[in-house]
Amino acid sequence: MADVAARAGVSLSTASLAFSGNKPVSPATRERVLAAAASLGYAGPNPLASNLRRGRSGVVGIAVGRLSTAFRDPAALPMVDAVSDVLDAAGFGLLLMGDDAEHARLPLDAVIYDICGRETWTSYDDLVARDVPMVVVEGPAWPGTTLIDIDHRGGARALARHLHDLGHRRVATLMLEPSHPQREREAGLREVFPDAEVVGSCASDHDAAQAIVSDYLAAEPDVTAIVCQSDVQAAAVVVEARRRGLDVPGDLSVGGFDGITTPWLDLELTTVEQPLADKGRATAEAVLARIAGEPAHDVVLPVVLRVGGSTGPA
Amino acid sequence: MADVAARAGVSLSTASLAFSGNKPVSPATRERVLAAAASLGYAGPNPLASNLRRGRSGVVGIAVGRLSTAFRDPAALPMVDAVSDVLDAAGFGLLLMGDDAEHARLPLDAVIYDICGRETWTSYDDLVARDVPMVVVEGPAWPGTTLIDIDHRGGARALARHLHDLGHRRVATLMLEPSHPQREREAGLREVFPDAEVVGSCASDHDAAQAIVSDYLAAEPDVTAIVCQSDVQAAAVVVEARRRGLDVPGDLSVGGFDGITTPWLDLELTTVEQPLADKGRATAEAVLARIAGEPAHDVVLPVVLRVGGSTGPA
DNA sequence: CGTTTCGATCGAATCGTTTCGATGGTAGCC
DNA sequence: GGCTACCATCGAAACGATTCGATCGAAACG
Repeated sequence: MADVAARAGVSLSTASLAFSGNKPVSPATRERVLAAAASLGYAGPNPLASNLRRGRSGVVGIAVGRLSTAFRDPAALPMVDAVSDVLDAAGFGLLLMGDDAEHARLPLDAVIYDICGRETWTSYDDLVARDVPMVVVEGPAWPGTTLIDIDHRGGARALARHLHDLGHRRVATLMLEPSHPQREREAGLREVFPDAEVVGSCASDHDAAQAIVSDYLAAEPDVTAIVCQSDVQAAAVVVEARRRGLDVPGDLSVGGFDGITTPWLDLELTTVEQPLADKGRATAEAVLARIAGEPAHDVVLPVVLRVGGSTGPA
Repeated sequence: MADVAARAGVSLSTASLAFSGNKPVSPATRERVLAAAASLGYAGPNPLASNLRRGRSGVVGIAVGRLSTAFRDPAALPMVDAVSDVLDAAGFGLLLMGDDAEHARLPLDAVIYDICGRETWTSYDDLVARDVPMVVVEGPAWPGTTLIDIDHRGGARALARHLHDLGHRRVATLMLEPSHPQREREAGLREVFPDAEVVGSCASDHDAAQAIVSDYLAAEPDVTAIVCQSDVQAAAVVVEARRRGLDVPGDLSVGGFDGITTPWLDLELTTVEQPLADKGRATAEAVLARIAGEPAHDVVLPVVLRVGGSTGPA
């Protein structure tokens, strides 16, 4: 940049201003600097130096766990997409923190924890020590972190009431692995069905859900409805129930969660729709606020019950 | 770090060595430095400063397009997963470059282009000017980039031969959007079926594929097999064919590409299996080599035909 | 016992910007 | 015409580490 400044006949500081636009520079001067840069093949300020001086890298980490686990369920995508959109617009990039490992040497301006279900983070202490802002999606929130959540409990309760209204009395639930949101949802369900049976628990994965529910249905339980924790799980249950000759919703009602589309099913699931994109946007905005040093308040987003064709009278 | 050094009674340079481990430091001294750091709440070298001095950020960009597009097809995941694994192990992180936009200010040590199908990159010139190594997955390669590819043409040819062996003579193909790999695959198909009809083209998306093939089948074409460019497309074709009362593979054979599992189908697709994880590993290794300043050679990985239950005699 | 060797430690230079406060000149005002 | 404001520009001081070459002791050697 010194060379560019020299060639343009200005000082180093003026050249810097011409690139960053942080202070007014006369248009003529700016032109001259940019021309000099072009003729010297200078591609603009070195990001590494710029980062050091400004104390900011423009990189935000997002811990999602293993990709093929995190994104196996399509419901995860719109959320991260929204995060990415908002951050991009603000000039930040999103760095995947596969696991929660040693990313201590990477220049992170903030970290998003979107490991739904994980409750301990190896990197927490380190990030606190480095004063890196943290935003947690679907908590539990730790001290110093900002929490973005949805109304798990209310959603679960609404779906349970819907089933109760349809006359169901014996209801079972296929759970996710133990986690904060899962416990909230179970609580919501048990407000309506205190004695709901547990089918089992597994990740939001078609194969796993199908295997578990297959064993369960084989035992001929006398439940009339199964509440799942994701639409992927619910779709698997529908497929398996049919495979066993059960009619959905005639013989068995199935409820989901998330509100994504399941094009390979010929019915629309009854599900608790969560605002995935809003969740992502809220997360990104919290990140930006915290990076800017502003306070960020926790958020709990509402969910709505969307009644489809997978539930019917008991 | 100066404070830590002072408290430990060593020089700044020794303290740095104690943290980085680049040069031998006596164990006693290291202990003392780390203890001083702990007691002062110093979390280790500031990444931003470290980056500037070493001329490296530890961040590798990966351009995949919009997430919900890029990862809608599960076949994309194992590849990125493998990239992430290898880079993680080498201390690098993966930054998602949603689109191919202005990431000029971000500190990138290298960039991976995995936008299957995209042929122009806004950032190419800029990255060349900054001397950032680029690795392109499934081409076309531009000057200065390293190419990691699979044998699209051979795979397509193998599947076509398989159908020809089964007696099929009238074959149609559902294509991806125009792109380098798509052209290669079409060439492979036409080596066997020069007159293959085109069903249409769309992204690797269940809904889109189903809609297109639905129109096509409605016209009652007298083809006996449809070759798809991904297993997601193929699954959609199977679903739609059945919806229309066709038996697969009795009335219609369907071929896929990728070799992923489709648990919601009750048959295994006949498909061209590509080594997704190997592709990711090769990509990451090329990246690391180029970052280290070593030459990286282009790679073309083999594919294998995997015969399943979606193809049968004409 | 003198000399060589080697490992641990240190000082100082450097990485390439951004930004603060100061300076100089010009325009507007009375 | 003199005075104040203001804008564009500049010089110099950070930002916080890493690393090269030099120095200093002590161990090893003959």
